[in-house]
Amino acid sequence: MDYRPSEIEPKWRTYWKEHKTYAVHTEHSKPKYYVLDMFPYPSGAGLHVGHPLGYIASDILSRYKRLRGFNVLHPMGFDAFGLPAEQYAIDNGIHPADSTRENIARYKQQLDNLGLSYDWDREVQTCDPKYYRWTQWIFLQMFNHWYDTAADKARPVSELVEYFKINGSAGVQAATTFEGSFTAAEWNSMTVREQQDVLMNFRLMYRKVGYVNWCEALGTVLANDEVINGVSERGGHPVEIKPMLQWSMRITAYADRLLRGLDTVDYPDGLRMLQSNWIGRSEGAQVFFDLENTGKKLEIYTTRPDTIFGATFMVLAPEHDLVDEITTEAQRGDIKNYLDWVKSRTERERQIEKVVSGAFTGAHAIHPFTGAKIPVFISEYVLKGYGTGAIMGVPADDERDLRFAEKFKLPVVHIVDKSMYPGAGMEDKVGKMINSDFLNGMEVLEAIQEVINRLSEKGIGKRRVQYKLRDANYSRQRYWGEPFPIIYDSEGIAHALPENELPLELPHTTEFKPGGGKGPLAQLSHWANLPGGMERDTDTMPGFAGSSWYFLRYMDPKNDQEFVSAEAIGYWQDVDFYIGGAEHAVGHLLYSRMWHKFLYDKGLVMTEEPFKKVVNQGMIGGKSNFVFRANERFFEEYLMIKVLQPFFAEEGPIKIAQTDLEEDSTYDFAFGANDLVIEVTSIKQVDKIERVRKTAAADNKRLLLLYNEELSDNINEPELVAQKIRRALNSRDNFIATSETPRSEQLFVSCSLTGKYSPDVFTKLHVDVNLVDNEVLDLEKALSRTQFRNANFKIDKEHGSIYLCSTELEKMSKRYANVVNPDDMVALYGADCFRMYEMFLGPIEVSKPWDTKGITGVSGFLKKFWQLFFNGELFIVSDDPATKDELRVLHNCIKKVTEDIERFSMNTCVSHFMIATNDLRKLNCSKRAVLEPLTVLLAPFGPHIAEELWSRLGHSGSVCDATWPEWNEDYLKSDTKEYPVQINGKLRATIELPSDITHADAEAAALSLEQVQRWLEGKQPKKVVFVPGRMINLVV
RNA sequence: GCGGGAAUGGCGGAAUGGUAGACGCGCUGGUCUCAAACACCAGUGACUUCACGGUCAUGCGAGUUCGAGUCUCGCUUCCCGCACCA
Repeated sequence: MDYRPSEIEPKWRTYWKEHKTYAVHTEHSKPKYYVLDMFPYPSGAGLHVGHPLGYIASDILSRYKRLRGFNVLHPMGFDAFGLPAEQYAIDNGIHPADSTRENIARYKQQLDNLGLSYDWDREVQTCDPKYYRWTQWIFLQMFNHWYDTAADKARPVSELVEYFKINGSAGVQAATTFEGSFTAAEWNSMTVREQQDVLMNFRLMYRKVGYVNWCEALGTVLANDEVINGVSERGGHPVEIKPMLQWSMRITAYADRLLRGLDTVDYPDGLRMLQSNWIGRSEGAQVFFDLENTGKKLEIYTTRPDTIFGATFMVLAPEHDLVDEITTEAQRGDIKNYLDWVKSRTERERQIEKVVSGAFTGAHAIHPFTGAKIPVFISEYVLKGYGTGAIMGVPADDERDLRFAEKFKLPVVHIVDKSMYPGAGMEDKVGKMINSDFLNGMEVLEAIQEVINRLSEKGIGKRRVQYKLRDANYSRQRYWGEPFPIIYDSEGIAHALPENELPLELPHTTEFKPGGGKGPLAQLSHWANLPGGMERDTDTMPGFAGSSWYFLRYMDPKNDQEFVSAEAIGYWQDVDFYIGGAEHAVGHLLYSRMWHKFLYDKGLVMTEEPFKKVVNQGMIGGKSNFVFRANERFFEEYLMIKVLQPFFAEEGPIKIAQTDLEEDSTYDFAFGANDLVIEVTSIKQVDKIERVRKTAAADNKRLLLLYNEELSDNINEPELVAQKIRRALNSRDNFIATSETPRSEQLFVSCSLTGKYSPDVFTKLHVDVNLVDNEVLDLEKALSRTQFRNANFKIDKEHGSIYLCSTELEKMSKRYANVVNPDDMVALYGADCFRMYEMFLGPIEVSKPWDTKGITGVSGFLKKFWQLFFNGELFIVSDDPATKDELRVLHNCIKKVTEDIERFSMNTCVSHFMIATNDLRKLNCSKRAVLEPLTVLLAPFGPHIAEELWSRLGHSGSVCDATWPEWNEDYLKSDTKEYPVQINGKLRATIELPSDITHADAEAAALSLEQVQRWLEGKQPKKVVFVPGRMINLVV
């Protein structure tokens, strides 16, 4: 029988569902393997062929691991809270819960269509209260913990309180935003409110006034990674910096562990680098400068303390706390003007036009070693958020400082002699110190150590490690997210809801617009205001909250006592293989690593890192197709080129008017030896037609009107127009125009013909790629689309009367009409074929374009593979023993496929299947001994066809429970080998030799070859390189 | 500007330092067919030669090696991150 995927595939999908083939349970007798796809956000657009790339690859790996005896966890779920659904609700009035539910249903149906082996009983959705109950719970755990930098782990806040009672703040080593100190007595005499304010600065989830990315258009605060080039990632709206009281996640406490952990995991180099840069560790020194006449100290951070003798000015960030205090009366005007200017600049302007700007505060700092007075400036090139928000300006050793010094005419003191290091840049840490007192003569690296020692001795500075990483903003003024399980009392103190009140469910509303800097929840006063003057937090958690721990929930998704049971986490441990797009490199992957480390500190998970191995899949680009719409001007050119040429000879030269839009007195064409003139125009240009008609009458000319629309209707028969012109020439009529109403509204010209016309007579438009096959537009299908209503097509007759489109590679997107839906591919070729073709396109990690036409190759392969089992309707698999050749084909395939899956090279696996199938066809092999192992081998790639053939081979269970075949090297050897014979490394001959030939015999055999002798020209080779099983090289 | 990655036929892509271009698409020719589609067979890097064959070919230029797409150095182009991080 024929291979009919549309019949066998639904059958097996039903079988899997009914038999719960993919249900996973804790089985201690088997080793575990956890394969995870990055959490999809179920967008309204559904899946296109780019999305399943990773899902298919991970599915193949899962099925393979299962066949190799692993207990494989391969779950799927949805990151279901988020902005798009809420934006959709604002725009269309559909509640996010409803649109999300629909989108998820569509996603699941599309995923199932691909035969993916998910255990749907483990599905999680972040917007499900049963799930976000535990997101809230983890939030509260973080709220109730602080980070002890001495122990290098999170500890309960209650322990910190005990410590404060006895010791005050002395000796506490913590990741904290608290500044200052207190004694035990001071602590004990503080009010509750004061104590809570202190503690808030230690919590891992804490509230602070932060400078946040405020987006007016979206009405919300955005995380750093949601802001691209100063505008919002979604929508591209402008973003400004604004102070706001927000929840913050103290990820900086884990900066060092997040950095060090990267050495223990198997991530792509690019990803590792990205995270490492994002964390941005730098070593340097914190230095205090006295401020003249104020008794105040200015704290700066520098990675180059060695250059301190080159410091000729100081610069504060415009938002620095000291700015107001230290500005002198004389400079107050300047500073105010500058601050106003800075405020007026959007984040985007700041990033794009980097102008050197600043203002003098009038204050001076005192150099700690020389006692010199150093002027203090403010400038936007110093950022409030990094280091201490203040720097020492060393123009001799820093480009930005130099530009600033030049602008403000500040002195430059050279402190590093780089003459020994030609080619070294200004900021390279090499050279000998000069003009630097006790540092003179030292190498830079040595000087850095020395100056830090001196600063420490004087008590005005110390070594400090600084991170670029910022604490993550954790509040969103939005509706569609997890509500905070926090209530505030009348004093504004934050209290955690008791655990038994979780989940705090998101209240229902129909009003989703944010307002006044507050989210929609703030408007639900019945919900937000509690008896006794207590108020709820009305913000919601950010998108990364739910996705930072979902992979743990899959281990134990139904547990209503714990976020995950100790038993489940003990067995499943962590994710062995994680695949997804590189866009999550610094957001999701960093946040979930941090949450995992926190849970690890609590003893709730077993490993410090959540993901052992991460693979980034490449993007699949779209191939856009274009059609060429003819503009008005096209028809004149067309008439000239295709119709009027023959009339030249007969009727004398044809005068062609210039552009006739303005000139009433000229026509498009006029004949030299005939009083006929021709005007080409759209039938819609009634005024113009009337005008030309009058002009012709006045000129005593006979007028032939040709409408663009009528030319368009007959575009593929120019002779008809020629006949019309001929009749007009011979007639006596003064005015000739068609009386019929042309149907055409627009004309499209085949790409292959556009070269004959001026490029500007066409408009290039996207056309749905689903109407195009191999660049040829399906005219019948196209005419049924509104884009081509009443359209005519000028077809290419030379290439078979077809309409050709041009192509370009673009992102796959609805906007470019180049989206290919996997459902359509499955309907046409089957899921197995689609899966294998996705893999066949190329390496998973590489971005590549989708091209549907190549899929026939895979389709052909599956048909051929099927035909190994069938002759017509007859199942022809025999139990005859396999021949040596057949076994070699089989075992070679087992070896290659096994090795290639292990190194995640799925594209070459598909090639190996094709090679094996082609070889077996040539050998006419239909033997069970060969086909049965091959079926198992194929099962991870084409699960439906494998199930069908497996059952035809007489097995009752699923092929998923078969055993992966092992290869035997003995079968791979052949008796002879065709050796290449090289002379000086160039191939000159080949020779068939026994595989186990000795060097001497091989050399003799090679030398005996006629071609070799000809190349040697009688000389003896100087040296003979012989690589057994590889090649022979004669060096002359 | 900084950091990372990539570059191989018309296209997607193969190649533990060892016969470059596997496999597939496309294209050309053939068989089948009234015809087309499907299917099957053969060919397909460029140049050159009647042919045998030869020459040149993995972005460019050097180097290491008996031998380089692969290793080293320099350059070009493209893609992706980051971007006043002190």
